[in-house]
Amino acid sequence: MTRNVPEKPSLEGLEAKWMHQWEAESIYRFDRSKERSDIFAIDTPPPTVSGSLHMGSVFGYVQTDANARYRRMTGREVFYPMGWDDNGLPTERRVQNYFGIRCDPSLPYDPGFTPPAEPADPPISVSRRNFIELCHGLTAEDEKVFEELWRELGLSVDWTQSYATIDAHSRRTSQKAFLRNLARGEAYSQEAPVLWDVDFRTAVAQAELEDRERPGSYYRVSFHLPDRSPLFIETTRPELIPACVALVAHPDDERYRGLFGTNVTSPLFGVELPVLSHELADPEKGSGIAMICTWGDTTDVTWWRELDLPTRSLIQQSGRLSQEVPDWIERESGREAYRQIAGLYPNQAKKRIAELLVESANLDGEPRPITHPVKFYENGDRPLEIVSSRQWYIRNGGRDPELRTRLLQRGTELDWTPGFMGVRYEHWVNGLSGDWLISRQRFFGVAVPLWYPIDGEGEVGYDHPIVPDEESLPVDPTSATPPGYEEEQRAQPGGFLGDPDIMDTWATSSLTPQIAGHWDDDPDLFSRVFPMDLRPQGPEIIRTWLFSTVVRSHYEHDALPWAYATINGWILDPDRKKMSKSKGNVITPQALIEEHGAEAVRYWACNGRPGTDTAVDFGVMRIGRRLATKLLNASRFALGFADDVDLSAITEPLDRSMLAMLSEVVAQATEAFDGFDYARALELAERSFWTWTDDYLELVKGRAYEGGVAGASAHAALQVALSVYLRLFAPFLPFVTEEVWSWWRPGSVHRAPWPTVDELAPHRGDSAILELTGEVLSAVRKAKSDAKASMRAEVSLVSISATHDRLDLIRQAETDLQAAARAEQVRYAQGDPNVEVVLAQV
RNA sequence: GGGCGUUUAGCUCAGUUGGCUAGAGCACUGCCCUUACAAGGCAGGGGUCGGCGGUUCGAGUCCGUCAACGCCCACCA
Repeated sequence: MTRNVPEKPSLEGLEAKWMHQWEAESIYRFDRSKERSDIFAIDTPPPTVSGSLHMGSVFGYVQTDANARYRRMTGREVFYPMGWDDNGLPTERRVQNYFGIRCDPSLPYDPGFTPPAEPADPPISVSRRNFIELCHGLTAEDEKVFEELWRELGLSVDWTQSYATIDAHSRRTSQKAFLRNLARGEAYSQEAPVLWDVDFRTAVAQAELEDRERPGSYYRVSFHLPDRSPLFIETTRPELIPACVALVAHPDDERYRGLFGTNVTSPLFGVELPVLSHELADPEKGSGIAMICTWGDTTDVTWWRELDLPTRSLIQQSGRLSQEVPDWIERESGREAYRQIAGLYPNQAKKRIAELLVESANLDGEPRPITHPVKFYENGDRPLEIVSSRQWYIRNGGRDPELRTRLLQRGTELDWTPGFMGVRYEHWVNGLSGDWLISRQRFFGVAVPLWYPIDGEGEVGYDHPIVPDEESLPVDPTSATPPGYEEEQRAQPGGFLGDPDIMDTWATSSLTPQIAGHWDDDPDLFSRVFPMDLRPQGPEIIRTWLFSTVVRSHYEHDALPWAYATINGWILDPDRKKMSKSKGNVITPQALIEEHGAEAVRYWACNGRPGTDTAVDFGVMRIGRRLATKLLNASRFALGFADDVDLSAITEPLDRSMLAMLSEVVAQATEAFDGFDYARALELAERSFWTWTDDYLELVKGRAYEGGVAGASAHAALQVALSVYLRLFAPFLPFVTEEVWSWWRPGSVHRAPWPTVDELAPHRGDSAILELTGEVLSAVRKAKSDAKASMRAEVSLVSISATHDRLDLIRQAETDLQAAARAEQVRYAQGDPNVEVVLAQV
């Protein structure tokens, strides 16, 4: 093959050139004819499509790509799909804000609706179908932008395998898996208290909660004993006094022991309430006795359940207190008090109640300000309330110790990188307090694929849903008619009701191995890729994505979904603060790629150790760019000689020494990559590469230019080494390595075999020769540097003192050393290691 | 409150089962147009490896403890 080495190689334009070339030649296309054992399947995280990609995504995806490229070069056919997580609340939020619209399911579909160019204010209400269409439209736009960015970054994804969690195939897979969970009793519905976001008007799951410190106040409120004397409790939520069902204290609390079993009366409302005991009551908190409401917090739910208390729910799904005066408030004065707060939001009601408490002398002292943790939906802006509603759940061990043990076992079967991340899984599973709530009262998502029969009395039969055939999936029960019914029977007595809910996004993305592997419609493909090999992802979604995927796979396949999980670290901004939109310190990947180049950004990402938090560091990116430039220039030198080389010509001890050194690097880098430690593999390759250019290239230069037998040895060794280096760097710097490869080798470096110790075996010498000679050369350079002389300055004598064995080794490279040092003479003496350099007189 | 992680040069980080005078890059200083590379190269200065205590012939590396920072989790009275 004729060599085509440019005069002045440049990084300019390489990324665009190869990005398109790879696509045109389908370099990364998955070959599905391969057997399972020859395939390496990656369950790529589908990024959330709601605006712009985050640097954190770039970081993790590049690291995974390096691992993927390594596996491909070792001969595995890499199944590397890309998904888009576009269903769910993040998309709805983005669409609402982008267009200034809101979904109102009661509105009819308007086929002619076009969204306003500017976000409408106040928001325009649109039908459910219009809303979903806009969601599809906007996510499709975003996905194009994302794909472009991934291509620019050089991800070796097979773009023919992409999916979106809202596409028909994903919906079908998701509904099918859910129906199978239902058939096996793993999914169930239940009317129960749930954590509720009043803005989004949906239930949320345990995995989506976060605590936020919020200011609040303790109100010291008097309840009344039968003799009218006060019993003080402290509460942060006096507005829930009308929802109170009991008071509770610790069973051992001497102060209240005598009251257990007696009744007290609530202030303002005059409701009689029992005083009960429970271990969870903390004598140290407040006055040591608490009021139990249905429900002010999750402890209330526990007490309510365990003490078998009545339900007096006041907060509605809208977040407002009930308009109706509840019937458990019997006294007219109490009913009048309730009218003061009926229909208010809790914070408004709290103010009014506080006034009423003061007026009635039931508030002891001033409210005492505190800060306390309050539960929020992670994407929400207002505290969650607890309301009662019917929801769908999947059993996840939260209420079943046996299942929990089995799922914990799954976690230990999984190979975690880094290992300590497995602890997070274990802690999460151990901390589960209930089953997985999968239904959401939203619109843009996979529908719960069920209808419910309505009997002649108008009662809905939630406990015996009407199930669609698998062949009819995906279905939208709010528009499709169940088998055996007519559409006119919708919501009629004797008819049916379509489940209006959708499933949470995790209920679908927990099936990414099944979606990407086409479990539902391509069993041949599925059998070749499942269980997959690798799940790469961020640490913050171990409790959601990773765990839920394990749960679904456990149920459906009685297997782990993958053998390995690699967990990447966080991205910190240059000041080592966690990057977040709210802090305004987000650096967009697009801007970085434009400024530093994809290769530099990749280099930076691959410098971050697995699972280690890493700061955005432009300095590191510049090093990456310099490395890429160096690769171009060194390649130009290495390929600047004979077109055809004879590998058997590699006879010079220094050449064989260099290849021995390289062989060790290959062995170590391979071992590192096998353990998913791309960063160590890069470090090893890089360190050795700089030795190669600084020492070996300098030492061999003279001989290479001279030619002859010794020159031919250098020419061949240079090419062998370059071929190895290009392949070692290919997972990290895919563009520049491909460019150089194209100068003299057929095909793509990314389909070339990973370098092996075996291929270097015939050429290996003693690696110490290069190392020792390099040290001598450094000493010569130092002497010249100290003398402020040019590196080209002539040297009259180099005296090397070392052990006999070492001198022997250095002697084998004497000619090269002499040439590189520009030394007239080299002398050797046994003794302590030392190099003396006498510069020639000018 | 519990757990996990981090703490090594001014900065960003390596240091793989304990072993020779602790490494790299950036920054800093000095030198060098050298026919692969001056948006480069060569060389140099700089660290009591967070504190304390222990195990060991030997500790950045193992154990204990404390501290700071980060993250995850936790029943909002």
